[in-house]
Amino acid sequence: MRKRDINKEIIIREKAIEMIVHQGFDGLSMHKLAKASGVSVATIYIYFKDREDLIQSLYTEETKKMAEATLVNFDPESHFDIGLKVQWRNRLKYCLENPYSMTFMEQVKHSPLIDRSVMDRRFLDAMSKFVHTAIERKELIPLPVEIYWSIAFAPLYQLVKFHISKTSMPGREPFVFNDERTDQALSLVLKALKP
Amino acid sequence: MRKRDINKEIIIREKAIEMIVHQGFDGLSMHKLAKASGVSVATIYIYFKDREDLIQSLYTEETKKMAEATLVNFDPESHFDIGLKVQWRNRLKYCLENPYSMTFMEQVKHSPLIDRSVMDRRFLDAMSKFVHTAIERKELIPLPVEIYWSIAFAPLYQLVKFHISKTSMPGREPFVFNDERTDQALSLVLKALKP
DNA sequence: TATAACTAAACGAACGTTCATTTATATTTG
DNA sequence: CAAATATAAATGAACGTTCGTTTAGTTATA
Repeated sequence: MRKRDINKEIIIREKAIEMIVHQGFDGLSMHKLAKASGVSVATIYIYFKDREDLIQSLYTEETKKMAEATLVNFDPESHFDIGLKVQWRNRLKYCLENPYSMTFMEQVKHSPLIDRSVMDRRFLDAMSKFVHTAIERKELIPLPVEIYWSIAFAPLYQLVKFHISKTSMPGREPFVFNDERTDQALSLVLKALKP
Repeated sequence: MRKRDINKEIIIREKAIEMIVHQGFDGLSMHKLAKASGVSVATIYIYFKDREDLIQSLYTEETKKMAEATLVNFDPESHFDIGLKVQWRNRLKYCLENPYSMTFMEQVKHSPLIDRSVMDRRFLDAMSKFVHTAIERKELIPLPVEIYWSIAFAPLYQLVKFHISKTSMPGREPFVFNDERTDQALSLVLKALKP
């Protein structure tokens, strides 16, 4: 029995994400993907049931990678200020080191027909515990979780998008991340969320 | 000489946006769009140069509509608290009354190959003046515009997405907007941005 | 030698776009 | 006023291409 060449799957995944990032879902065709990956079209169907399964699988895997990166050095029991800072640092690091992954996921999140409900249990539990502990300790004001999330993280992702797109606001030079700006934004968020 | 039936263009635009919202850019084909609009394929090419021009035109028009809606009753000279509240109210109103338009624009914004630099001059000028006046009057702390934007509006749009998608955070009942929640979120944003 | 990995070629369907023709109507003509 | 004319709107059929997927056959290795 012949062994699978796992490099094949890896390169297919990479090229697929590249194609989607550069040309959108429109631009991802199985023929073009096969050619770009140096592989026969039929080979793709060994690793993925069909085109939809391919995209879904990409999303699931990238989501998992990001969730893992987000939890590095994160202690749900830590003080709210510290925990949120670690979260910001981890998410920022992942996004800047994996801009294709980030851009791909953003595209999926804003397009229909893909199941976005896949979420790592460990990740959700850690997040939930962190927030509830912080509220109990009065380090965070009590809030509906969506409002908390929208203020704690939406600004960060917006800034990442500014940074990655390099377009910034029209007519200005691009926004680039640095420690000072990150700290400034984070401190404003903390100001909003703390009692 | 025969007159154009402007209803045709309107219905083509509507159906195109519907198709993109429900089936993504993948799902928008000229044949299907023609059928859905009750029109011949060739007719679409009277109103739009090609598929790309169609999508670009949709985006330009929807952007313009939203910019106009955003400026209703907005006075760039007003106090920062008031101005931001009007902005929130206007954007929220537009998004909730035109969820297709909003969802379509979010999809375009997160997909490549479309020129997103089209922006209404009047809109940009009003925004710019509003921010600078507020900083001068010390009603708003001095900030890079991207950081200001990310904190002032990213949370609002994230909440709109929660509301529209009805998926909310996994495993919970959907987030629904009401005046109390809007005011709560806005007051946190103001807390972050005010000196 | 058995078996799964892998491939090239082929399938019908659907794609974006064009073209030759018909239809409707504003304008000109009688 | 009605008939003729001009012209752009509108069409259905057709174009060649590319699409997602399958199939029949080959290759590598446990």
